[in-house]
Amino acid sequence: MSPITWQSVKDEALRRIRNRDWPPGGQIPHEADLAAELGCSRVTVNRALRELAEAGLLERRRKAGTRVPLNPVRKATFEIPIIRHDIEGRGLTPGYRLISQQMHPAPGTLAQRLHLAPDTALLQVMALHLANDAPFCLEDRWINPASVPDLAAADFTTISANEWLVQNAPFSGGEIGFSATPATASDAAHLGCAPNDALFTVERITWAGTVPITSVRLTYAPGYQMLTLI
Amino acid sequence: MSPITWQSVKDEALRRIRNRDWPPGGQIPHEADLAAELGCSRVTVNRALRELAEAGLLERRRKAGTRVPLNPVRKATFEIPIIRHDIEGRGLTPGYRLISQQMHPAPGTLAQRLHLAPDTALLQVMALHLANDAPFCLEDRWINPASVPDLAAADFTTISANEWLVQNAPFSGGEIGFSATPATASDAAHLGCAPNDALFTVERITWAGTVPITSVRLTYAPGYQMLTLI
DNA sequence: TCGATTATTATGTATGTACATATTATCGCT
DNA sequence: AGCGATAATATGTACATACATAATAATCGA
Repeated sequence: MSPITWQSVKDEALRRIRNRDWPPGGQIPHEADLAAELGCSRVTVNRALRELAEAGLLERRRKAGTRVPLNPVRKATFEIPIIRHDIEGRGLTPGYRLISQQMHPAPGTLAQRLHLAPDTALLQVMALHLANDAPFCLEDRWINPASVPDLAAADFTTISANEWLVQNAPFSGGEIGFSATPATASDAAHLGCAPNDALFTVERITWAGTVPITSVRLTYAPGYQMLTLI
Repeated sequence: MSPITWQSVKDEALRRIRNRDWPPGGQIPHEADLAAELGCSRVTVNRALRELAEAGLLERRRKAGTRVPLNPVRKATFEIPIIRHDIEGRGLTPGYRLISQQMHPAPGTLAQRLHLAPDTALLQVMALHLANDAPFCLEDRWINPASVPDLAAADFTTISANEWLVQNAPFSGGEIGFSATPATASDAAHLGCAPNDALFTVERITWAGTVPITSVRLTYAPGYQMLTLI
């Protein structure tokens, strides 16, 4: 009966870090010693310390050992929900309205950001997400048809591009930018707010390998907050 | 010589998901079968699938097995940088100015959010972070002295509370909220922008176990974007 | 037929071992 | 002293094995 689990090792290590038994900037005992001290195998210690390193609480380098960083850069995870589920999670009733859908040559800056030839034909989809019949989020999206063979079969009057892509085009990587932007006249008209209102904005580009899938700009109605537990 | 690593198993699994060899909603072979098929041990498969599950690309339940979710909720990680490092990372020269520092009884709503008795004495610190001498971020913070014994020794004219706490009060958990807020008169005065300008705002509460450490509101000058790779 | 107990099964974790890999430290030569 | 080759070392990963755990399926009694 050995109740020593990698979780308990992780907790104990956390305690020592917070307690400064392992002072900031200092080296900590290496895995073999810790394993012997705690009475478990080195693999168990490895798993615990690896997770702490992934969270930014430790720094590990081969041969150099493990140390407590002076300025830990903590990592946190957040979820990228389907907008409809985000709305439901807030106890509201989701709604959806397609605004426009049209093939366009990619504007120059967009083509560049997507590493596509200028004027590559992309599908632009604009739609409004509603919560309890009130505007919730404006979705302005460009989709690369080359990355999604079934795109023609999608009916964006029924399902949002957001949700359809989650189901049909899993991405392997990308980038997300969060910012606050003043409402444009168009934003204001669609979201039912005043021009220049402060709007929470998410810009996201996703890739399948080296092929760009989509670039989207989500503009949320005033008052939106993105919450994350750490 | 077995070039089969958990990374390669993970990549292969990713390929099968994207390729729909493992269709959405469907069960995938269990670990033992995959291990046999790929010619590696079950532990290696376990590590690969576990990571994919942590990223939201698979769902695993004991006995029920592993399946590809119809609506994957992708997880992404972001870093919580020291503001000074955030500024430096943008190629700018950081600056710092303490605005005020004073003990206050906790306002009611704050005391409630921190699970503290009303009127508990907290230290409020307000400061401005500068980038190339221009206002960058307004830091409005409340610190629970009970959680940080050395608080009296901190000199917030020299070092920001942000940075001091990172070095002196590692947190175990908390919550972060991102939003867009219109600049108040005070925001505008400190950040050198117009009232009602759209400001990117981060609200963060951190805990050491069950003891609240700090509650902070970071208000960024117009144009700020928080970037994350996924 | 229902409900509680028991078996089955897939994932979760722990161990001992072995070897790989990235760094650092050391040695030896000039 | 300087430099390049070599040894030493801590972490990283893989494997076979064993048992734990959770959830489902099967069984059996009333």
